[in-house]
Amino acid sequence: MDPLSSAFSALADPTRRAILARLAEGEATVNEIAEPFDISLPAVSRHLKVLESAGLITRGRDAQWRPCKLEPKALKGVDDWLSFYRRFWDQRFDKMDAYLTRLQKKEKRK
Amino acid sequence: MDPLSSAFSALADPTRRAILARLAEGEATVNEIAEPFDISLPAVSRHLKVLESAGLITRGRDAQWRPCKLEPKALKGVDDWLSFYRRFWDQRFDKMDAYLTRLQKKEKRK
DNA sequence: TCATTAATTAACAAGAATGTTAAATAATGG
DNA sequence: CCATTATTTAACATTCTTGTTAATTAATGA
Repeated sequence: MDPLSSAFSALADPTRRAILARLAEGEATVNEIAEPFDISLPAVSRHLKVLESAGLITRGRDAQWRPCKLEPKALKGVDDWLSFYRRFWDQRFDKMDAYLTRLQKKEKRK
Repeated sequence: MDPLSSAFSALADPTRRAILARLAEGEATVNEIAEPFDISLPAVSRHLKVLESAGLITRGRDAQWRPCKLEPKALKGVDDWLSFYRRFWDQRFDKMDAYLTRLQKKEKRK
């Protein structure tokens, strides 16, 4: 699957978004991550796997623990995709658009 | 499903993202939207339904045509969710963060 | 070595997503 | 009214997702 699709797919699950929110506060082990949820540990483990294959987290090793870490690059990818559409709701980008169009026309006239 | 989840879920499909890209250029009917894809019309119709329930598009009626229109609000919702994580890749936001923390401490000292 | 703790994998079930073709509905216009 | 065009719904098959419990692997340390 392409990186963008797997990122969006991973973010579509509220549990996984909650996990990312937790990791925004700092690294955490699987058990720490699982603690607030009402699902089994294997289920959490699989959510982490999904997040990892989407590039949204990485996992290290510290004795028997597997500390998870937020990996912002994938989120940046989502943001980059989104940036194309920003002009549709953000007036500042609309103005930027108009400015660039004017500039382009000026360029053409030369 | 919560709005954010259905938006992410809708965006996870490349065909649907391509449809949004097409609609960024302007309204289009179902047949116009379907034209570049190698899937059946009913399949496209269902992609549109998914985009519509996610709030990413709206559909009107013009005789037997159903013009589809990009609806940026849902994308703005995604952007808002993302904004919390922006500090992790965007230094400008990191500095903004530090600035706000300093400001808060200053406030506390009063 | 063996008990303990941490985490993953296996095997399975249930439900959702996506595609297909065929049939149905909507709107138009001769 | 009926043919035509645009689109959706129905019925079905296939694959993906997500959860469960039970078993397995990994690392530590008495």
